[in-house]
Amino acid sequence: MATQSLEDYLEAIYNSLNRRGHAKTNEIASDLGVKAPSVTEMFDKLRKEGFINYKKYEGVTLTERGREVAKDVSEVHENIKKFLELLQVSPKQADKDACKVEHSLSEESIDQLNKFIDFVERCPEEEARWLKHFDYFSAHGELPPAHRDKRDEGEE
Amino acid sequence: MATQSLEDYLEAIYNSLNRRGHAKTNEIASDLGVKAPSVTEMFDKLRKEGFINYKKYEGVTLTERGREVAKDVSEVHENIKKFLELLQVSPKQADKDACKVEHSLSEESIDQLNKFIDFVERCPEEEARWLKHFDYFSAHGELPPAHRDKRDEGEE
DNA sequence: CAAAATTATTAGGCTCACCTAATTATATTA
DNA sequence: TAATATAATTAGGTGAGCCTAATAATTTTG
Repeated sequence: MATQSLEDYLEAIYNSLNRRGHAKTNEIASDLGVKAPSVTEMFDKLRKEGFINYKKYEGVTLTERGREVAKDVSEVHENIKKFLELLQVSPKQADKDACKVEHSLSEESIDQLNKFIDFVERCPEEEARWLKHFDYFSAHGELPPAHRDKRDEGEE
Repeated sequence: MATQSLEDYLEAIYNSLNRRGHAKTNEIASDLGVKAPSVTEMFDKLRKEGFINYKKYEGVTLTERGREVAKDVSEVHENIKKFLELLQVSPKQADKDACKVEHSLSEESIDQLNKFIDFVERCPEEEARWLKHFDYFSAHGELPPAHRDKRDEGEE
């Protein structure tokens, strides 16, 4: 398995390829907040492990294997971000936190989180009501009046 | 701020003190899955930074500062664990994942997660219904029949 | 196309958290 | 209390991922 750091590089390469059409040393360095020599070193590791196509002084592309890992990590990232945003975390902070958390979750937790996001997205009305209650709670520190009444038709 | 690893040690010490009444080198080593010399080294660091009281060949205790950090980390851990368990992740795995995730969240996300858990725990009936829908969805891969009908009194 | 500018790589070092093996201190028991 | 067992520490080393400074390749421009 790719280490946490290698996963970060794969994800950055994946995003760079999508956004810019290429992934060069300096771009990745800047995206990840590290210096160019670190990137060169990691490119070499990623190549050795079969995740990227890398020839010195040329840009990199993902192998099939690399793309799979990157896509997985990226999906996990997106779902963690969505979840944090449901919790009213700002998009910017949610994105940052997702970067770190994405490497820490087990398959089991990832699966359940995926299901959870899927669930939320597939039952908009019901979910929106419940989440609105949470938003109210988050903002006011107490349950919304309608909720406290156990009635749920007049809270809008 | 304490590094991720130092936080792990503080948390382990905190738990050991609570569970066993003391925190010795070998106990912490075994709890954290590392060898004794690593613990000695970290104890020294934690002492230098004012988190623990440590004299060679004696057990350790937490300073006020250390206890605060440990308690915070521990609370975050508990809330992440609770959240994962809401998502039907097994308690064991939820605990493991919480260990890793607990160091990755920003203050903002921690605050919101705390609110979320508080919210869930404070509105049992309403929440239970929604979570039951998720449990059904998680188990069957589709929304429960009552939910699909947009009626919510006959789904039990 | 040569000089300059840019981009990438190599060389050599650093820190962190870990390890094993050897040593020293403490605790137990004959 | 001396011998032994246990527990903790020191000494010395490793690998991962980062750094700066120096060098080499590529690209751009006069």
